[in-house]
Amino acid sequence: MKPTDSELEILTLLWEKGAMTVRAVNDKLNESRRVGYTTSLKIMQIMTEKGLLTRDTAQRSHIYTPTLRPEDVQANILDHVLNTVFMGDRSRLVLQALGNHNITSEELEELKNLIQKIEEK
Amino acid sequence: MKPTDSELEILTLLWEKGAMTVRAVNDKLNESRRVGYTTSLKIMQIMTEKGLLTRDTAQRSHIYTPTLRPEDVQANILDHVLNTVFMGDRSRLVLQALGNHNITSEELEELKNLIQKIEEK
DNA sequence: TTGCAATTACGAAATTCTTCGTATATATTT
DNA sequence: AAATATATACGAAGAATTTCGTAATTGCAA
Repeated sequence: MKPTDSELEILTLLWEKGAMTVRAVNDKLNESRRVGYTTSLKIMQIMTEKGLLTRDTAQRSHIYTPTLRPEDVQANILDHVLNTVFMGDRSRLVLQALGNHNITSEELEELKNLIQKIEEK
Repeated sequence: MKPTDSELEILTLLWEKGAMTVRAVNDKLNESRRVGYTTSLKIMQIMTEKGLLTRDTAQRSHIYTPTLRPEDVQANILDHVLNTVFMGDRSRLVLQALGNHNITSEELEELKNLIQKIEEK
């Protein structure tokens, strides 16, 4: 369960826009870069084999849906990065993520609330 | 500049223990899993070609050193994850990283200090 | 100095990912 | 119904990664 970058690109589309046909996905992809239709098709077929997508074949144009929620995939990948890249040092990862970047005040509030909750325990 | 998982494993060793020979790296790797000597050698040679390592060939046993600092590689990879996995939503990444995990009080303090600093700007 | 042990160099096989061409099947249109 | 358009299926090629085996080289030791 570790999607490749291409797979992630497609997953993101489906998470954002909801279930789609290969045609729709391919059109979306082609807004940013040139990809052949059969390329998108193939990747989505492989993703289906891997269990990352399920498809409804009732119509001629199959409709693909992600099987996993974004949170779960994100948590998994972040954990992998934590261990392989940050040597398990979670706070360093967080610091790195926050460091010298623009965070909105709403995000800061959210963060402070989370910290509050953790401290209460 | 996007090390593979194997490459990252070796980079981590070198960052932690300092410059090493292939023999030393291979021994370390074999503490957790079985890897052939020439496998480690090959990967380190490729890393050298890619510029991830430099080597001192003065002695018969070459000594390899990482060319990049961990912070830089970490920042790079985290940025990539941010964009491909979290759709650029940095605070969601941070929340995910903090969520239901054990953080020490020192780490929380560090975090609050960082938030303080960000707010001051 | 001849030979053994350790190291590097080279290259090839297995796997995965990405890409697409071609063939086949299924609708739609005229 | 035939022609046209659109979809899926299949397979193959090229690149990157991981894994080693074997050959060549170098240094130490007997």
